[in-house]
Amino acid sequence: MARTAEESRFSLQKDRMLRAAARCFNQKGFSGTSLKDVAGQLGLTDAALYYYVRNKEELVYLCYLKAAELGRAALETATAEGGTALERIRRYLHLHAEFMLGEPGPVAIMSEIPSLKTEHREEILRLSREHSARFEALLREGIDEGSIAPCDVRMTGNAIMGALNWIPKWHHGDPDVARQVLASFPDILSRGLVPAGSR
Amino acid sequence: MARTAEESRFSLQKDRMLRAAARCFNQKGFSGTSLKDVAGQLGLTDAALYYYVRNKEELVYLCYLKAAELGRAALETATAEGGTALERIRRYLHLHAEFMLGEPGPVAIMSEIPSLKTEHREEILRLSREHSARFEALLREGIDEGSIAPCDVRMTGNAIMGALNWIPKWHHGDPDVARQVLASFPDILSRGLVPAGSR
DNA sequence: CGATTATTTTAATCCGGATTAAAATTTTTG
DNA sequence: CAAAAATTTTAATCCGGATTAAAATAATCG
Repeated sequence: MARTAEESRFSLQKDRMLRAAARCFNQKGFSGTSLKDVAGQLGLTDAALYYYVRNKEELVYLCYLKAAELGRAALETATAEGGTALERIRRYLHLHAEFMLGEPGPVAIMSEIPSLKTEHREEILRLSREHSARFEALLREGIDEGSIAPCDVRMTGNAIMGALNWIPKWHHGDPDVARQVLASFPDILSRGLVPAGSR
Repeated sequence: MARTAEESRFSLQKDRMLRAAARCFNQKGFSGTSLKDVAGQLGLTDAALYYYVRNKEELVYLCYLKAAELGRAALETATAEGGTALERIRRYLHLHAEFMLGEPGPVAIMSEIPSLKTEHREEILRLSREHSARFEALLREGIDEGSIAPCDVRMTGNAIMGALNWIPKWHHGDPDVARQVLASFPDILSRGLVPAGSR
C-alpha cells in the first residue's frame, strides 16, 4: 500500500497551506488575514482548511513552529562543520539571514505569540529560549578559545538575533537586496566580536 | 476662558489612553486586545474611547506615530550636542535603547502596519524611512571624517536598527536587565563601526 | 445658580469572520 | 468496478467585539 504516498500527499498540502498562511500573515498582518484569504491562495474554500488544522490559532502556531525549526536547523548546520567558534558563528549568520529572506521568514517576527493558547505559547517560547542558549554557548566557547573578544554574551546574543530577526521588516522580496544582505550581514554582525588584536 | 486647561485635560486623558493601549497591544497582541481591555485599564467603558479616537485603527496608528516620534527625538537629541559622528551615534544608541525599554517601546514593533488605512500606513512608513535615512547620513558622515570604518551604510543601519527595535521582544520589564542593556548596547553595536586602526 | 459644554454610560445594533455539520465529490483500494 | 476512505464544498450558525445613538452625569462658565 502507498502509505508513504498518502502521508506525503496530506503533508505536502499542509505545507503548502502553511506557506500560504505565512505569506498572508506577512503581507496583511494577522488580524488582517482571514482564513478565506489563505484558502484563496490554494484555490480552496475556507472551510477546507479545517481538514488540516483545528482552528486559526493552530495555523499561526504551526507557522511559528516551522520558523523556530528553521532557525534551529540553521544553527545546527553552521556548527556541524567545525572550525573556530567565530567561523561557525559567521556561517550561522549567513544561513539565518538566508532563511529570514525567504518565505516563512517574515512569520519569525512572531507578533501573535500572546494570543496562542498557553500550551503552544510555552512551547514556542521554550524553543526560542533554547535557540538563544545555544547561540550564547557558542559565544562563550569563542571567548574561551580566544577567537571572540570577551563580552556580555546574553546581550550580544540578543543584539545579533534582533538584527537578524528584523530583516523581514525592511526586506520586501527584492532579490538584489537579498544578495546585499548575505554579502554584508555576516561581516557587519561579526566584526564587533573579533578581539582587538586579531584584526 | 481656560482654553489651555481644557486642552490639556483632554490631551492628558488621550495620552493615558495611548499608554494603556500600548501596554495591552504588547501584552496581549493586537488581535488579542479589545477596546474593553484598554478602557478597563483606565476605569472607563469601551464606548468612552470613541470620544478620543475615531476607531481602533486610529488607536494603533497613534501608538505607532508616538513611537516614531520618540525614535526621531532620540536621534535629534543625540546629534544636537556635537562630537564625532561615532560619539553622536553612541549617544543615540543609548537614548534609543532607553526608549525601547520604556512604556511605548513595545509597540515600536509595529506588526499591524499592514492593517492601517492607506493614509496612515504611508505616513508611518514615511517617518520610518526618514529616520533610517538620517541615521545612514550620520554613518556616512562618520566614514568621511574617519571616525567610522567604511561599510554598507544601508545594511549597517538596518542591522543596528533591528538590534534596537527587537529589544522589547526579550525585555519584559526587569529593571536589572534594563540597566544591563544600557550598559552594553552602545558598546556592542558601535564596536563593529570603529576603524581597525583606532582600537 | 442656571445654562452650556465636556465626558461617560447604557443599551442597541451590526457585522465579518471563525467555526460546524452534513452533503457532495474525488481518490484510493481490493 | 464497487466499496471505503480522503478531501472539499455548501450552507448554516454563532459570536465577540467594534461601532453607534441617545441619554445621563459631571464639569465649567457667565
